[in-house]
Amino acid sequence: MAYRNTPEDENVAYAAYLRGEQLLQPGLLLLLARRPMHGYELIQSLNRLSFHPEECDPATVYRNLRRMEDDDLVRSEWQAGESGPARRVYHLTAEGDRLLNMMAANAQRRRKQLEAFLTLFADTRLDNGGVPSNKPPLREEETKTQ
Amino acid sequence: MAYRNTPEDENVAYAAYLRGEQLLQPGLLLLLARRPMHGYELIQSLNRLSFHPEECDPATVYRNLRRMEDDDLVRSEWQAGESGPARRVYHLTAEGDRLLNMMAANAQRRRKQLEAFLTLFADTRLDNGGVPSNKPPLREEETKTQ
DNA sequence: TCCTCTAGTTGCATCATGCATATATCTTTA
DNA sequence: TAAAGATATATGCATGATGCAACTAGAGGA
Repeated sequence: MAYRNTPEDENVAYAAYLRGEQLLQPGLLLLLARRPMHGYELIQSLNRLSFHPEECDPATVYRNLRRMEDDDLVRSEWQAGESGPARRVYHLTAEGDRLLNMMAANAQRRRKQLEAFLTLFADTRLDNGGVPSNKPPLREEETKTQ
Repeated sequence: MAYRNTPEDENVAYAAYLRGEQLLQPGLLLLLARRPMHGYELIQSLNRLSFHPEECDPATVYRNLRRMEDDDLVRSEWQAGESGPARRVYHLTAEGDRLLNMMAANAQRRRKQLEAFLTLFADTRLDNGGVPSNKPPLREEETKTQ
């Protein structure tokens, strides 16, 4: 059977958002689920939070926000800042909220995948102090249950 | 302070491998840490294992293996198969083994990031049944501890 | 003979990222 | 007052990885 990655079910909308391994888009939607924020503020928050690896690129954040707005996951209005230049304040749409739920489900799956990897890693290191050995093929406990 | 992603410390070697969010490369190295395998077999194993999201693209796997060989993480020899065409059998190098350790450490960090995200998600959904509300700014419990 | 499974490779389009850079406003400091 | 710096958003470009199609090729079965 040939390899195909395109999902067969018709839940293809936003598939690209669910495919991503990063927590940038989920993080943005999650923050916006708490309260409306503007881009610069979102960047600050993401950098303070522990679910983004390093400091995130502002350009990437802004571009992601615009794309999400194109896809009707968020909407924005310009708002004069109390100080500094005007801000584009984003808020979540119903669609965005639904997608956030799916992203969270995704994150759970992903966490399980990471745990499976780490378990197998620990198992591999257990009886084998770095010396290559001939492990038997994977057993059922390590079998796909996704 | 301007955004920069380039790591300042001199552990830059293989940084690209540690930056990736996917478990493809870690999975390959982990399987090879158990015993030498050829590409097709690795693909089968990855597809049976639970740490890869969907069926993985053979082309991507093969190309990753070649790149890893270029980077001296694995080495390969051709081996006549008992049946079917010849196989390129890969085994892990010392470098690859060291990188695998770093990838595992990375995976731990990412798991924590996912947990932080899921925790904040649960907290956000707790007192707020989907209705947008004005959450206060993030508190110290949600602050970066990476 | 034809088909399928096994096994590996290459080309190509696409997409997202990282980084540099540009812009504009407001505040602070020299 | 002028320069510098923080705030705030946006665009251009190179790079790199992926997804998919297509191709080669051997071995075994119908």
